[in-house]
Amino acid sequence: MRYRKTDVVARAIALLDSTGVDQLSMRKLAADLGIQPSALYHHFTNKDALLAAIAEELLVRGRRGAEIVTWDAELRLVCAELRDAMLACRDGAALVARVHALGLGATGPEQRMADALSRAGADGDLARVGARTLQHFVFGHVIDEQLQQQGRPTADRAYDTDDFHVGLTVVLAGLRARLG
Amino acid sequence: MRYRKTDVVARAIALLDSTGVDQLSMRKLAADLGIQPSALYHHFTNKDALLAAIAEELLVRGRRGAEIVTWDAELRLVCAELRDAMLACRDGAALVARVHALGLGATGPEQRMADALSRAGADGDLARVGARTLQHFVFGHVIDEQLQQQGRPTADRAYDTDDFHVGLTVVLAGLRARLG
DNA sequence: ACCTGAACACCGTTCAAGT
DNA sequence: ACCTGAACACCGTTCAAGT
Repeated sequence: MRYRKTDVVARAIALLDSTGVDQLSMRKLAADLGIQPSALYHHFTNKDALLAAIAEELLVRGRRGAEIVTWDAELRLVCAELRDAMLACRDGAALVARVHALGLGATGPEQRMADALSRAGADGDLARVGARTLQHFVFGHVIDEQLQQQGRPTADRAYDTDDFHVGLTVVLAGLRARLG
Repeated sequence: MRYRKTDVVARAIALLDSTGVDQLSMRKLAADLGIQPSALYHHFTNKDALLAAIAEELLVRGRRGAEIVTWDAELRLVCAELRDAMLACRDGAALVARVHALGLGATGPEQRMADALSRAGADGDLARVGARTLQHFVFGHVIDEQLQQQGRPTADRAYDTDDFHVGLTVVLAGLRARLG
């Protein structure tokens, strides 16, 4: 059985999503694929490169198009998309945040938010800091959610979603005050 | 040489702070203390318990009293204190966020912020979600900062501080709109 | 109370070698 | 191009035993 990069990434996401695995390891992924751990280094130079590919795939899978009329509706959509994409697999938020911070990818959402703010009339500084602030809130929120449900799996998902949207509304209100 | 819990925690923080160590491990900490790894399990039931003690100590060290006049100045102070406390050692933000999410401690800052919002006239829901939103922003921001400077240590610390305060101002403006 | 010594079940990564 | 096999330098944790 021979694999391509995309197969390996897809299997890694499935493995992370399954409840049986608490953390992604090169060795467990290799075992799941039925190959030796060292074989993974033919496809990816190291684990960070694999994580970067996983993060990008999560974001691609999470994309859902929509007709957007207002800037705040667009920002809300990007943030909700980002959250859902990261919730799709265990520790997805920590994974995407890490890849983004290390400069290995996952730059799409921040870029889209900065663009939306620019179109809404924000200058370069406000567009940049606004997009970063929203993304930091989303990362912080979803990292918290996923760590919490790792601690005790009986967490209330609906409560988290509501809390997320209320918090998002607060940040958007702050941006509205700046834009006006 | 015999140790008490506080000695072990202090040495762990010093080890995390030093540039030589990329990640805290029970084995490296034991080696640094000149004892066997297994000896650490006399002081702490597991690594999470050690991390919880470290997180609490970081927050205690970061406390700085001040005369507060307005609710937003108080929230700003708590957030700045929290950030500085986490910046005091490598991966401090990820550490504190983890301890908090797992319910092992580090509950002080959120509580103080919720209290400040209550005194400002917020109802229970707004005080709770406002404190959580601020903390998620702070966690997200500082986790990002520390991962970034782990990637390339030539990061600009002054820029991060400025970006943090501008983002904080945005969130506070959103809360002001809700309180008014 | 505090620690040793040995073990168990894991990691990421490298590298020569096979097909 | 894709993989094996073996090795290196690590992890957290347990447990019987020492002082």
